[in-house]
Amino acid sequence: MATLSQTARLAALFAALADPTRLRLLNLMQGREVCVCYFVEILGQSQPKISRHLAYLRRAGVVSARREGKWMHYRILRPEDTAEAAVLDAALATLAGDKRMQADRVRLERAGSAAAKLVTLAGAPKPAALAG
Amino acid sequence: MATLSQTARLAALFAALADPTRLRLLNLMQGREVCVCYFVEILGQSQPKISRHLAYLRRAGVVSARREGKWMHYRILRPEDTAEAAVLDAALATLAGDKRMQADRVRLERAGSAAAKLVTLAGAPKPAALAG
DNA sequence: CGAATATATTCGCCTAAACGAATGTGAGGT
DNA sequence: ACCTCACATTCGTTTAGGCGAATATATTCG
Repeated sequence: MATLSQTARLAALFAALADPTRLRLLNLMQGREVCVCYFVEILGQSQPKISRHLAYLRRAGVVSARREGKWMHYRILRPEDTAEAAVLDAALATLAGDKRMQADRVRLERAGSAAAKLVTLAGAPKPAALAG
Repeated sequence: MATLSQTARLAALFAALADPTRLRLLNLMQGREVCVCYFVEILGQSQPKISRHLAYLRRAGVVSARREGKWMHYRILRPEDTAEAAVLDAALATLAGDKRMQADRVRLERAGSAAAKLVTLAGAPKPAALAG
């Protein structure tokens, strides 16, 4: 795509944040990498729907994906632009204070530790914290 | 409208910010009340287009309008919700750092002080700073 | 009242994007 | 090679929103 003006890029970032499902996805990725299977489980929404919203975030440059065997892991990609990063940080901080978002993260924690116990049995990937 | 969840309200706020024209309008309203005629002059876009975007911002609760004679003055309406206010503040701060946005504000200043000199002649309203 | 000004709204068209349902793809296991 | 699992993409439909052009409304002035 042609290089966008700063204003247009900022607007595109806001557009990426302008959907409840995408906000929930981003919230779950705060400080960690998350497997698609957990998004589907925690949000309780159809896999294609989750996948399409992840694709949107990827096109917008807000997240990156990494394949690990059968699983795809998504993480937040901090914008290089300082101003855009500040906006994203503010958005994430706001999510962190929301009740429903906190509940989502708790459920991810629980699913993750359950997976940690079962990982040797079933091979389910657990959400991994990101190194600095 | 039915009461929206916090998440939905946040998404709606982001949607209001997800357009370059609306970002330019909000930027011009930082710390002041602005007459529609200046928006049209500074942005150099059609009056109906400006008016529609202002209506969108009004519906989203981001700005309020005040009539003064023939003129309408718009100002930013800080959300009551602390988290939403934080997001809006971050967005406005980011705009303040953008070159094009700074240029827009300079042009508003100039148009405003020109109006101040002509106000007794032509009655043009000048952008007014907001009291605390 | 009628004209002019400032702003808002409507109309018709077009594109982006959301959804469920269906289908495609890539990696592992047997 | 085939099957299955984990995701991704496509299809068809619906809705929101952007635009220019035209029109409506409100206010002031003469």
